[in-house]
Amino acid sequence: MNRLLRPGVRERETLLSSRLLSQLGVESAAAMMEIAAIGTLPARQILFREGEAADTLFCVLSGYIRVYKLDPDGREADVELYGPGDLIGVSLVFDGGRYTATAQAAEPSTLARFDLKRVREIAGRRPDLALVLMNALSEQLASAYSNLANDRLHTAPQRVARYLLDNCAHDGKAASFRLPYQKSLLAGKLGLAPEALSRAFSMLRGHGVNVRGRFVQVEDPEALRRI
Amino acid sequence: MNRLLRPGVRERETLLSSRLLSQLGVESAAAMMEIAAIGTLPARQILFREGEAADTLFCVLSGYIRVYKLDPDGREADVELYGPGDLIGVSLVFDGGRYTATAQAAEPSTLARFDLKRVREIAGRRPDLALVLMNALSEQLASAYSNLANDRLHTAPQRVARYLLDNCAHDGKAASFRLPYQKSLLAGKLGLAPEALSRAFSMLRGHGVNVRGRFVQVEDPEALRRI
DNA sequence: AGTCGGGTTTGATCTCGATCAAAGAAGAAA
DNA sequence: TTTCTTCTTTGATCGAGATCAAACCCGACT
Repeated sequence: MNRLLRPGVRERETLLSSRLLSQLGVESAAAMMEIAAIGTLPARQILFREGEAADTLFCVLSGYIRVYKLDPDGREADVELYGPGDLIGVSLVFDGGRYTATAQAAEPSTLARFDLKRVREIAGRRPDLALVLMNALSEQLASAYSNLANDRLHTAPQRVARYLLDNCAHDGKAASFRLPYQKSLLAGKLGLAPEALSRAFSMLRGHGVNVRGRFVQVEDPEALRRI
Repeated sequence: MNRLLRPGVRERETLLSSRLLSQLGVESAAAMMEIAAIGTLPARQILFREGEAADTLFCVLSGYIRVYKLDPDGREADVELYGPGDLIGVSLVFDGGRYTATAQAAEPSTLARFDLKRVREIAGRRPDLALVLMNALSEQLASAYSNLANDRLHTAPQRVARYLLDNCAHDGKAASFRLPYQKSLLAGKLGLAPEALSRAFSMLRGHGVNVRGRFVQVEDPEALRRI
């Protein structure tokens, strides 16, 4: 973590409007703001490693953080990709112990850090914080289950199609949007090698999907759904 | 759910010693016991389906419950396998809404059921219950992440080897144990077709693993670890 | 504009595991 | 025990995606 500061005016605003603080009562939000530190990370910087003692809860303010597990010979499997507003390490608030995966900035990012001990303490006193944390955790579990089922049931083009639908979802009509990050990152998130993602895109071309750089057009969402 | 009763003496005992109630203070445990109902399920019975309104939290007392997702053409992907002591639906306590997957008894089972509204209410008053729920949720998330990474990084024999090591773990020495459920169930849990599990076992035979029915002997855990 | 370096695409190959089909084993029930 | 059903194993085939290698593209920088 390069810089590590008490939040400035800009950061306070971002943080206050984040999913974490915006759902809290004023007092709890203030208590959390009190213990927040802001840090920036250059791309590729490691935030924490699997097995390290866990002492910090993170909230992504900008950028993307890739969380992955390693296997003995160094291959990596992405387990979750956290973007602005997401909390990293919620499961450690009460589970304690150690980080169960490694986190790395996928691009230059800014995060808020909260000391876990103090978060525990505040959550003990303030049910609204405990509630927000449980909600975040629940969402993450649902997301993990989806990913797991998605991996096991769907082919690469199907997974990509679902991703596109989930991320433009303009009810029925044609839509277009910009991928929020590199394709290789998306590939990891979907559990694919970059080559496989590329091939999936090129096969979807025949089904009304146009890709140019990060720009994606979906001509017929209905057709995609049936892939 | 066939029978649906206030807990009898036997069930009260099981429930009190379950991971859920045993970690609670006496008063919280009593409050939960107060709202508990016990039910038995025959094998294959559906407990709830993906998309249904969620109104119940379950605690497995005996047997195994398979939780899976369906794809459009009816194929199933297991997402978690819950056994005695496990809680099903924790993420719904506060997340509310609907079940995000389908649950089915993998064998004749008995469960405790708790009305979600009442659980919410008690958890609001009693931090120790909220804590236990968060713990359960955290564990489930960690487990889901492991499964996801496991799927993406390891081959079938490797996954089976890990399962065996995790489930006999007698530090270093040879060990043997009984699979707690059918092989086809294990296959699903590991994200494999039953045939693939069978082949994995027969390849592990060359590495000191003997399987006869549900009985498994591991001659050399160290060798397994290196598969 | 040229050059450099990364991400991305394309091609060729190969391995793993799904799937279909059928034989074999093991429980449960009569 | 015998029968019947369900689970498991084995065999053969097939396709999806990983991997390795090389070409390509594009933005950043000089």
